[in-house]
Amino acid sequence: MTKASDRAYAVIRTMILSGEIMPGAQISEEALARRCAVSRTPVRDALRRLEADLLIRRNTSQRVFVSEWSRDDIEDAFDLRAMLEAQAARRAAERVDADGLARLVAHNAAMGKAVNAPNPDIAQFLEHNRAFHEAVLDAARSPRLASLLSRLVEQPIIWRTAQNYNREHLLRSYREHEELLEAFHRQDGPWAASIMAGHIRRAFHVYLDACLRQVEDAA
Amino acid sequence: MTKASDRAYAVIRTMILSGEIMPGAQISEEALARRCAVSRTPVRDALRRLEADLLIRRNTSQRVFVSEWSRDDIEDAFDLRAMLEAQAARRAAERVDADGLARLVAHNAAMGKAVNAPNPDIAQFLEHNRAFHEAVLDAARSPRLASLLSRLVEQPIIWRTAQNYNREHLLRSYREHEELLEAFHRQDGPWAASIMAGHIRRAFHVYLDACLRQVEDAA
DNA sequence: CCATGGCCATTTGTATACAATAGAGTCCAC
DNA sequence: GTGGACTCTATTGTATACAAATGGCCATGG
Repeated sequence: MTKASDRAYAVIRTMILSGEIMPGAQISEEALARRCAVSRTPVRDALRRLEADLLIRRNTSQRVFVSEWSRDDIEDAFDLRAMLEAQAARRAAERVDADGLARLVAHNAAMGKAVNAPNPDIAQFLEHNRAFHEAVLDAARSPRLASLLSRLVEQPIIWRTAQNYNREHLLRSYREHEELLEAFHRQDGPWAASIMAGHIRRAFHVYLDACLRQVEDAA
Repeated sequence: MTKASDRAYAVIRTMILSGEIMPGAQISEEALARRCAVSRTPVRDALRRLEADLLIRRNTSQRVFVSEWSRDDIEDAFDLRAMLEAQAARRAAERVDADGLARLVAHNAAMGKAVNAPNPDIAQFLEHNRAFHEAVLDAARSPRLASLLSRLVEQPIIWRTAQNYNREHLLRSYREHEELLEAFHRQDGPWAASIMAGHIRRAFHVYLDACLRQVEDAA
């Protein structure tokens, strides 16, 4: 996957998520092509994908702008994500096999290790957290669910605020995953769904707080 | 919207939904371009969109195939659709204004008229049914929900079987919509969600029956 | 008979040129 | 000064040529 259009996708996506291009700003295919050192053709390809991800929007005449996220947008996205991830957890609990369970346990153990170390390794924690949720989605065995969720998980700013999580938040995430694992072990779909819904819901509030703090910092 | 890439999108989509190209069949950009009388460039554009709609899939080397729908796939899609449309109904009940309500009432009245006529007008019924669900989605005011649902509503074969609905089914749909309107009128989100979930669920079984009948016909 | 390796046909990926269109600014008439 | 038409520029849309990669086929050797 070292193709030009994949590179373009990755570059543009990072520029948007990191805030390098401001929400609401117009971006031209030409400019992006120069920035990625490829022609417009792969850029157009990448833009179609980013449009499906809802990271960009097009006005009536197809000009491209970086999506803006209002407080309502964010709440809406978390609502949907909570619902879909809960459904993923329910399905996973009913379908997970020994192998899948083992991978989930491993990822969560790594998360625990990362956060309990004398110097917590946040990057490591986040990576295993991502992998854990991905493994849940795998165990759910629903390509459609996976496709829908991929449109909701990445939001701008989350990147910039992820580092703000304190040790207490990380520990709680870890423990909620532990509980999820127990629900999986007992193949209790409804229980798993409840835990996951709460887990995402809590993440929503942490996220909101982080946004607030960021606004304060800016002032 | 008379652009080549939009025409290509519409043509290819229709070919897939109508079954003109079989599920699992490989389709080449070149062949589609000839079929649509445009160059490969707009075809590639259209394929990206169809990929987001899950109507096509790509193998590891990016070759394009028409998606296949197993019984599990169909059930999965309806599960998700029931969940998301229920959420749309809940939000709509809590947010709908007089204008939106009026449009919903109008569409459902048209549905009632179409099915109660001496010669039921199925096409008319289906069109207003589509418009009704779209109006619910509008009233929900969640662009994300709309974006996710658009990926689930169209499945192959549904087109071909839609004509198989009998008058009883149509009447029940009409009455369920009536009940939904009452929930909207009372701004009762949970009630609206329940009705909608059941509504989609019932449609699922009608759909399955139609598929079965089709298999019998073929034999 | 099967495995393997290389060649050829098919298919997708990228660059570029040019066409079409929307937006912005300007100038003129009123 | 304001409205409107016009032009000019920025931006997207399409076609085409060529490059790269994949997959199938056949020959060759074990």
